[in-house]
Amino acid sequence: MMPGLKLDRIDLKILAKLQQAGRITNVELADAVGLSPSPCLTRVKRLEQAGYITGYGAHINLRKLGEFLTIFTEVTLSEHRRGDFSRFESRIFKLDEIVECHLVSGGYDYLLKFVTRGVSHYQSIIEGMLESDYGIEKYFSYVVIKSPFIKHHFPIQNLFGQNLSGSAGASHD
Amino acid sequence: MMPGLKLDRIDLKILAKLQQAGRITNVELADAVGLSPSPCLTRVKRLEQAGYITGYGAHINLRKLGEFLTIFTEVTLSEHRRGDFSRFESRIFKLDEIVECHLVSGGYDYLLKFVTRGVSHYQSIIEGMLESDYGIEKYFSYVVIKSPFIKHHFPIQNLFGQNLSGSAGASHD
DNA sequence: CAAGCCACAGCATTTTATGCCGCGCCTACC
DNA sequence: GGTAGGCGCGGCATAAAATGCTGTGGCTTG
Repeated sequence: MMPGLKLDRIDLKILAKLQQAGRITNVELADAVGLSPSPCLTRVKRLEQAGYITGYGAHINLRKLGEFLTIFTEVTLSEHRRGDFSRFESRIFKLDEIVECHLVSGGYDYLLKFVTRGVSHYQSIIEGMLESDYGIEKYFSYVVIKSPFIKHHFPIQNLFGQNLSGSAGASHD
Repeated sequence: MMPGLKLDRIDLKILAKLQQAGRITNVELADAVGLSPSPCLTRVKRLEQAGYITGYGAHINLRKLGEFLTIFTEVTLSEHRRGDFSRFESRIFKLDEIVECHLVSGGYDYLLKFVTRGVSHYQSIIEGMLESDYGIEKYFSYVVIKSPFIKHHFPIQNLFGQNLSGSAGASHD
């Protein structure tokens, strides 16, 4: 089990702030959460170390880089033995155009998110997957016409129901 | 139409690097892309200004913050007039737990991504949406069992098919 | 009630950000 | 073909930030 690390109200404020302003300076962050820079930086380092913060990234406006096509694909595997899942997962992980993979309950097994240069690009990837042995029984594609919004930051605070007084123990990795 | 801004090989390297290391220092970034700090910072500012970079964020490990439930929901609207869509979009945008909204072609209208504290939390949100007049005809939920991977950074380079020699004009916002 | 521990603020040093300047290259106009 | 202008670069100087150290106050524990 991991260190566990007790998160107080300030830690959550730090996480919330960094989530929506990842490049904020430590000085500003410290001011925003009501600490001086030193202990603030210490907390950030600890949060990174403990795995609460897994990385930082810039949000790139894909549309300005050219025409891209986002597609959600439902996938059903032909076999459901132990190993079929992990084999499928590790293989599609190598495909750069598949940016998300979710195992879901419901009518199919996986929901995949593709970002491609267009339908023909997508088509060639899918064909490659079908020709090789990914174990796909059937699939269905939903082409994204537009994405009205994608929130890169959900409100951590709200998800705790305003209950930011106590501490939140951690667990499972 | 926007400035347009011509992106060269170096700009794309900057975008790629910032996408996967958003908190990198300008000195390190400059070194990574083969520039000195001054022109590198100038380029970053310009990319931000021109909207290629829309923001920065930390990636938070939700699982360590407690039990959260991710759910993908297919939604079909009961009416498809002009205005029904935008009204739906602007209303669900206000719901913190809905973190993504995609208009898709295929069997239904919208694919939504929820992040909730659990099924009952999800249930209460859905009920609220049905009671108020969101214009939902029917919906179907896919509960995420696990997410084998979510790539916060797709390879910009690859999506251009290695063709990073020339320049890429921009367009539509 | 006293001793130890923890987290904080303040300070000093190193590193980074950022504006300014001069140089070389590429272009366009003469 | 030569020259003037503009653009983008590297280097430098100054301001700001990161980061490690130290002392202090509050809280816990014996």
